[in-house]
Amino acid sequence: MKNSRELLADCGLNCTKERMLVIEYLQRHRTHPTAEGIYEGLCKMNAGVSRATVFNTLKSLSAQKAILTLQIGDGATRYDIYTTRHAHFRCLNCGKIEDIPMKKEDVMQLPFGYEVCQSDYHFTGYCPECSGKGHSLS
Amino acid sequence: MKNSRELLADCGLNCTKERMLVIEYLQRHRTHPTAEGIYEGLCKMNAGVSRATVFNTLKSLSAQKAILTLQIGDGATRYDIYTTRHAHFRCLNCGKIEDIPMKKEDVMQLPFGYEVCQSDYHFTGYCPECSGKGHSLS
DNA sequence: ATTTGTTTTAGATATAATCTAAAACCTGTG
DNA sequence: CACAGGTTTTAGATTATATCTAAAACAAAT
Repeated sequence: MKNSRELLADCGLNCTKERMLVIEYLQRHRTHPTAEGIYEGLCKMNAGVSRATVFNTLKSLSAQKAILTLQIGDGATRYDIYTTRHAHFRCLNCGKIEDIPMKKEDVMQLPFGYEVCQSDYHFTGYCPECSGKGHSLS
Repeated sequence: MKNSRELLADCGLNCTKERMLVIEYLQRHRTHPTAEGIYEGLCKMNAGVSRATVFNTLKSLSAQKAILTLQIGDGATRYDIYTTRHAHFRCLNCGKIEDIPMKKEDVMQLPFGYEVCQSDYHFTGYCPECSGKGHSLS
């Protein structure tokens, strides 16, 4: 895994301690956290990073495609530093958002003429741990 | 196409003039509008429907799976009353969100154990009208 | 060390969505 | 049709999410 310094260099972004902290937080927490979640996590570490900086950093990294922004679920935007091809699954019972491996042939072919920059595959339902426990009956 | 009264009956929702207006707006505007967009559209018609009612109605219809909620793009949630299987494409140049037909075999198979309730396929890029005009170079 | 452009910051602002409780409405029943 | 009782609507307040601002701090090249 690329370290935060290399990642920032690859993105053409100046290396600041705040950006490094955000990247390292994402590398340690592969739970698809929200900006607020990252901010709170950093606060607990007494990192002294402001909310605006967390948003700014996520925006810069996202613009460079170094992280994915996920609009899954109802709440805030979530972020994922794992950028290779994969789908996402959100469990309606436990709320967890999981990575789902994708094969090359799972990628849908669009009609001629569309120039695709980004593909998002989102599934919602019950994960193997929560499925079959009657959650879907209610 | 089912009329608004039938649709509400199928959802087990009382038939009110406000709900009918929201449904009919969605049937006439297949542009994946936001709640705010629907509210403004209804205001222009002097429909006298409040913002809260637009949100309430969309939430009820969504809970009954009578409409799709789309978390595509950066802004607000968008709504689609066309609920049969299809993907969505958002153009980075013109902003339009288009329906993309999907074949049964385009639906990705998840690993064993996952109980899928909803699948969302979102693509972002340049639509045939905007592609090849240098927008992706900038 | 100096310079210059970039980044960070706290708080204000903007945007999206939900909550509140009173009034209005829908629908089934008589 | 009139009534009763639960449901829905409403305007405005509130919450949640994200961005803006301009001054201060910082990074990186010299």
